[in-house]
Amino acid sequence: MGKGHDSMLTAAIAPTASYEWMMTMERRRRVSLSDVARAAGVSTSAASFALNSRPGVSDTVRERVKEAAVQLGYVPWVSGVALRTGRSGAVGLLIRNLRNPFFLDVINGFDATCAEAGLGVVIGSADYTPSRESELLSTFIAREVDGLALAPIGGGSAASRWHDATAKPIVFINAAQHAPDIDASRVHVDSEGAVRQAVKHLVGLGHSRIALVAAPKEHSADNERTGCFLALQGELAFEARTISSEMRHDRAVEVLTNVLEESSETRPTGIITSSDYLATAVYSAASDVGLRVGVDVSVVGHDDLATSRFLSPSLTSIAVDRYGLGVAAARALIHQLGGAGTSTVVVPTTLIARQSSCPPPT
Amino acid sequence: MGKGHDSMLTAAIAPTASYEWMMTMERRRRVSLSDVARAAGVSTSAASFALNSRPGVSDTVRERVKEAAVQLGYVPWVSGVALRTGRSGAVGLLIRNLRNPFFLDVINGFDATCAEAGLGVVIGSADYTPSRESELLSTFIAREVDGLALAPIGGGSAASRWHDATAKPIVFINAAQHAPDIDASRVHVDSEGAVRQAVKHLVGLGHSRIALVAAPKEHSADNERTGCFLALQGELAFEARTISSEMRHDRAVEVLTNVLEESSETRPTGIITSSDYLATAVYSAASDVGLRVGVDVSVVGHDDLATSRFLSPSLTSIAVDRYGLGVAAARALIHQLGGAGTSTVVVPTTLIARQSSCPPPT
DNA sequence: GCAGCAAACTATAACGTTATAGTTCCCACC
DNA sequence: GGTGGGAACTATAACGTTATAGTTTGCTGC
Repeated sequence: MGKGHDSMLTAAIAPTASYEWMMTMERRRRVSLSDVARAAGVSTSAASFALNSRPGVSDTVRERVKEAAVQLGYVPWVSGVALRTGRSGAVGLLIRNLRNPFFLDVINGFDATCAEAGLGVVIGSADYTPSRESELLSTFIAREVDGLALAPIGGGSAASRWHDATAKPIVFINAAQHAPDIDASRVHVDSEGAVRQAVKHLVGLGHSRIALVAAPKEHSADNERTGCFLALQGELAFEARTISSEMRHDRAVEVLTNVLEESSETRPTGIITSSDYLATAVYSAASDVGLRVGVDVSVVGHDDLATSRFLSPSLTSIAVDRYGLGVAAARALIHQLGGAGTSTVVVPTTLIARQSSCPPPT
Repeated sequence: MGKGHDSMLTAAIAPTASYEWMMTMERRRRVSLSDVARAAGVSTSAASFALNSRPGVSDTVRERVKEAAVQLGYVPWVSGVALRTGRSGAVGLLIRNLRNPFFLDVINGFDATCAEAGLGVVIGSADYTPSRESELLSTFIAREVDGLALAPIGGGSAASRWHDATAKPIVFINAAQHAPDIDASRVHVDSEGAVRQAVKHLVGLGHSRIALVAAPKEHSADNERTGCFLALQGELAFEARTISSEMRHDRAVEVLTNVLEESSETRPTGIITSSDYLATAVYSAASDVGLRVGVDVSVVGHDDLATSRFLSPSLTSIAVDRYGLGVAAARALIHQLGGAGTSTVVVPTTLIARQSSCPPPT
């Protein structure tokens, strides 16, 4: 036990900036707790007790201090608190990438929920690069965020490093199987259900050769999806095929063009993508090789982005409550911060049938 | 002088969370600079000098300290540095809202540029609410971010409060005319050019009644756009009309439905929106009242989102280098952090003509 | 050989906060 | 009336860092 996370040294990158800030820059005097205490005529400790609703101070003094705080516009300096307590009043949100609008709503839900709880949010995008993930993790640790919501890429090293270094709460987003030895909350889309819905939909339309576009194997969420997809072959009668592609639009178009250029005997008639973003790559590739989406080839996306229904043809997609996913992740983290244990939330999906899926060409 | 920002008291909201974190929570011992110093056999000060490339320490010791730091996996604790120096190694990015994908690319460019410079980024979304903007500003100040990139809503009070409280650098994003008395860098889309391009395009197609959809007057960016739009009436022969609407899709559809229900004698034949996001509201409204976009009514969007060319009909839009905008904002901030003065960058636009704009119905 | 001095290093204080240990004061109790 | 004890408050130390002041060392120049 206790093995499996040895990459600590690689993360010894200083998170502080290296710019040569003007040393002569005027430093404004800040209004500190002792200023408040002086104004209220009590000691700093008493003021601290008063503002933090701790016992050991009379109601009169408590009121006096609070009034002085408002009067002076006092706001506790996070660095002071963090230095003393190890808590910064913020949580970290470390996501796979910021270009996919999927995460935008997740962020919104997460952010709004944290804001309600008075928690700050520090966002970092790993951009699908493990080294960047590790780097961001270091800055989160160094900034002493109180909890971490992680949509991981790569192995479980980030999660275990976090755990070892901080012993603070962690929530996995869309990584059900990730790092099973770590006691983390888990919030994720029901990807098995999603794949099942998509395949059933296509099989129901008559398709027998179905392909799933997924990112290379390091990305655990896609891993799981691929597993479910292949497993469905036993249950539903169809020929499964996986297409591996990077998440970038242009790279995906390349790969997909190759697949769609195959003869009509072998190429898939139905394509399932892991995002609407990737689905538009199928549109581009189909157009490049002279095939019509919704006629010659069917496409089922994933996420149901706001604009997907305006695509031409409109995109059949698996809808997910992204905002709710973000809210659930934040709540799980907040519960843990409050002393509760870890929890697991599975967010259900709904297939929205539109024009991009149709019976296969005969 | 020195007047005009009196809302300091409203911001006395404690930015720290109020959750009752388990006091019994184990606090991991962190590896500190003194640990490194001990390992290297020198004083803490010497270690500090060594790692910060300051004079006053021999090359041998410098090497020894750096080695020890790597060995121990030392990362400077931000709270310690911030407490001592007032610098946190992070900058704040305070944007209008996180739902509009426009800002996503801006964030990406900003984030990537800051990451390169070793700067952390703290993102906050004001969600078009002045009080939220003020609140976030307080947390940014309390967290001692080293600089602020602000896409402001409402008046200049946030900017001047930032300036008064911190005297640190600030960059305005898409707010050319905002708070002219403040010495800030300014990075913005050439909105005058954008409006001119859109109007010229529509007038060139034969339109004479053109409407501009803009947010209520508090949003300074739209303010400016509206000004340019109205001013163009002198130069180009057309009847200008402004439609005021909130930025939310459903609210916009309501307003636009009313406008499009007017008789064909009075309703605008060309509509210019301030975002592609809002343009889809025109699509919905047109569909609701039985008009066809690209036939009965022309629409010009703004931003040229990735999915806009897949809309049906494909959307004519003003393309902006959003990522570049984010990069420019980050650079301006970084330059100021390096001691340089403020700068101004105007990002040009390009009109991309597609199917949603056509000659007006006869 | 000793004053003078720079280079290399160390000791210390301070940033703002909170937890702990200590102090004062008042009141109840024997 | 002294004592025990709790409530209300204060003094102090510590979190990790860096800037300043202070100390030691070695070397140059007369």
